[in-house]
Amino acid sequence: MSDLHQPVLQWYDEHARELPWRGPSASAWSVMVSEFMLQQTPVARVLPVHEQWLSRWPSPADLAAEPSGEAVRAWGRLGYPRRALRLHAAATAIVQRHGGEVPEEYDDLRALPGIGDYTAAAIATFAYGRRHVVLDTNVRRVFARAIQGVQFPAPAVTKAEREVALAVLPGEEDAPTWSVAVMELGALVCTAASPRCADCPIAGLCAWRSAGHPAYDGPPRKTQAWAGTDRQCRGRLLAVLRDSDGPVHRSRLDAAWSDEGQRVRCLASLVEDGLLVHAAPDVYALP
DNA sequence: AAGCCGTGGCC
DNA sequence: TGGCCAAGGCT
Repeated sequence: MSDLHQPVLQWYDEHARELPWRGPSASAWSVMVSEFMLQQTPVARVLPVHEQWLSRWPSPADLAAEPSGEAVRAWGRLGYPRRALRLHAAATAIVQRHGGEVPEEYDDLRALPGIGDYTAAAIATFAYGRRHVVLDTNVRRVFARAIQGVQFPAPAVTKAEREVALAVLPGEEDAPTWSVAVMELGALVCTAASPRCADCPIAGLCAWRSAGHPAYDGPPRKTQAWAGTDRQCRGRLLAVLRDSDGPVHRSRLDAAWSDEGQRVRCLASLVEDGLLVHAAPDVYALP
């Protein structure tokens, strides 16, 4: 197992991208903001927004001091805007419970809104050098192939995956670099659709490659519908608010989505989620 | 625990 | 062209 360490670490040393939330100068808050934004959103789209956020809100207290609607607006088109709400709520909790400092303990991080197993491990590891199993989609795919010998991991994280990841996790000294290196390998080389095995530092050790790249034979992987869904409708409605300076009249929202029943339902769900407020009769605004 | 939650680029 | 995919979390 530890045969993997040296080649992966060396490959990372030579090929790692320089990203603003990596390196010794990045604050824990910068790491935390990046992890929220990177949940299901590619690096290239996160970069400019992350820079704006850190410039405008250099600490959790700076963000917590503003209305949550400012976070939603500044989230722009990153998608899944509830993440902006949760990040704002997490910043508020950090001010209230942790003196304004991003907590260092996994359990404290895990208790914050919007932080699940992956993000708690990532912040503890990358911001504080702690030793935790970091299992994101990239790491899961690399281990599925290199160690388990299958093309794709199971739909949900399994106990066996956690055990494998823990078994190959190096000591605290190398744990953070190891995790970010495996993630980077998955992002740049061991990609989902067309892996570049010729450029892979562990191709010679890869169980999937040794087995002749057998095709995935697990349960069908779910693909998300989009056109005409509530998600598309919610996105359209929220975009109207984001692109306006202040509150908007309902007529503007009516123009954004023709199906009235769906529009009314989605408007209600946005208010329920806290992404919109009903400011006055027929007037909506960001919170 | 299976389904829901945005958005845009890519092959 | 359009399904697939991207540093998940919540219920």
